[in-house]
Amino acid sequence: MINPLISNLKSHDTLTLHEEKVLSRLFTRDKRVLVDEDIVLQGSRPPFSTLLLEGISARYRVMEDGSRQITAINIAGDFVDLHAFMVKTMDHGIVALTPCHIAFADHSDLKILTEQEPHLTRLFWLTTVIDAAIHREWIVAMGRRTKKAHLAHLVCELFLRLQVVGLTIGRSFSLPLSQVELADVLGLSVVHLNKTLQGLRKDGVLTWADRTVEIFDWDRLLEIAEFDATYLNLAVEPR
Amino acid sequence: MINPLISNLKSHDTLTLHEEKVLSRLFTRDKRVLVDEDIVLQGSRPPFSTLLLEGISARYRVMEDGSRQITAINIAGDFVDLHAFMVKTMDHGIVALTPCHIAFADHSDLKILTEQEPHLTRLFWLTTVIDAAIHREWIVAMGRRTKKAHLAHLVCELFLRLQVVGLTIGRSFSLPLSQVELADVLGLSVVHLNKTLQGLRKDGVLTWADRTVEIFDWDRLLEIAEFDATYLNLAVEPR
DNA sequence: CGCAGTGTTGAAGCATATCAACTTGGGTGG
DNA sequence: CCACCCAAGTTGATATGCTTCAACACTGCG
Repeated sequence: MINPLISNLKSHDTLTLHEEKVLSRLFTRDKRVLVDEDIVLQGSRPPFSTLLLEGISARYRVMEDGSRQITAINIAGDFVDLHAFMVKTMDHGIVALTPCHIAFADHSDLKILTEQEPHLTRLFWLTTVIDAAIHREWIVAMGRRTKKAHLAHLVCELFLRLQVVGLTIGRSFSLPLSQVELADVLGLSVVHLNKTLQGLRKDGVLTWADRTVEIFDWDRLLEIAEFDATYLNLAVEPR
Repeated sequence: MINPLISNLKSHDTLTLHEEKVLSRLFTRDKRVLVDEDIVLQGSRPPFSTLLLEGISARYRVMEDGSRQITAINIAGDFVDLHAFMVKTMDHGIVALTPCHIAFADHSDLKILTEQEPHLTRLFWLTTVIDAAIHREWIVAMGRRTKKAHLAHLVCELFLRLQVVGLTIGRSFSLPLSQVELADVLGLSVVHLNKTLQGLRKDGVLTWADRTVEIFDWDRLLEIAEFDATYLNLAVEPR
């Protein structure tokens, strides 16, 4: 069941069989949620954390004027609110952007894990630290990249992250988000997002139709995005 | 020497005397750095992590066109590159924005700590998770707040964080950054940052002169910023 | 004294938001 | 089964926000 988590962790370090067993025992319940359903409510204090087994979810914040900003995109294998184990109360909500299959790990069990499995603890810690690195990359993109470069950067990032969990086919991957949702990721209006997308299409580097992104010119995409993958920490090394 | 770190951690949870002792033994060397000197170089793989004892530093990224984006501001008590313990290679540089006094903890000692001190490990983990929460708040500010609200939000955040380590006096605090640096935080041009600042001054909510911010109308500032402090996790509770 | 860094101002141009209208496709109820 | 409707994507026009460029004032410092 928790294979995507294991793929995710194995992209950073090796796991012992014992550790894989501990992981599989950690998730006691699972659940399916519908599109647009909240996985975690802003302000709540859940006594468990949520692993995304299948689907795409987003961490988001709604402003007083009703506008929304998405601060993270989660894919299969992401421990979407592991940080709630430390932080207790959720400062953001998490919503299912597609139908999702999720599993839960109780914070009490996670606490025991931190006392008995230091290596797994460090790997869990690592995943939250990589989340932070992705946040920083988004800050850079929002502050100092053109909108076209920002969008290109997002596509690069999603491609590599999806590749780790085996969700890419050649140079394409499924991205079943609406343009409204993408605009909420980039902090743009829908109208402008649409025109930015058309810019990339006209350049011939990618298409995005039928909820599927196809990359025609990966090198050019990297160049437009000024993309450097080190922040994703895809090297396997002892942690 | 490491008092600001202890103040910082104690704003989230209680520490035992033993833990305080472990902490003070963790930092074996210290150093002073000059303004504009790099504390950590982008791309480096330091075998230690750095605690900021005094001064202000910033995590930053320089783009190909020479523009710069600051992704985090560190103050006394911040473990500025603790995440490098997990992540190994630095995806950003860290620069001293004022003269800084720093101390070092070897990653080998941190590894031992994760095997022997699960509670301290969770607290260290917590500080990196709060860093991520701050990053998310910045993403929201960049994407969906007006520039005036963004600046106001930053002032609120810095005030509360500085208060924890005793660096505020009444409703004012020292902020010895240039407008160029502030612009690199907000992802703005200097010219527009200047005008945004004047907007807040004209509203009578704050002044910023002689490298010191003075807040006249805290409630109004909160309102302009749409500020909610939960992401800073300033409540003391068991972690 | 002159020079460099910092803050400030105004003008012109580009980027992005907002508003409004139209298209398309799939799903649904009459 | 068809007509309709609604969500999603697209387009153009206008308004606003932000950048860039250029100039100038002020300060501390060699």
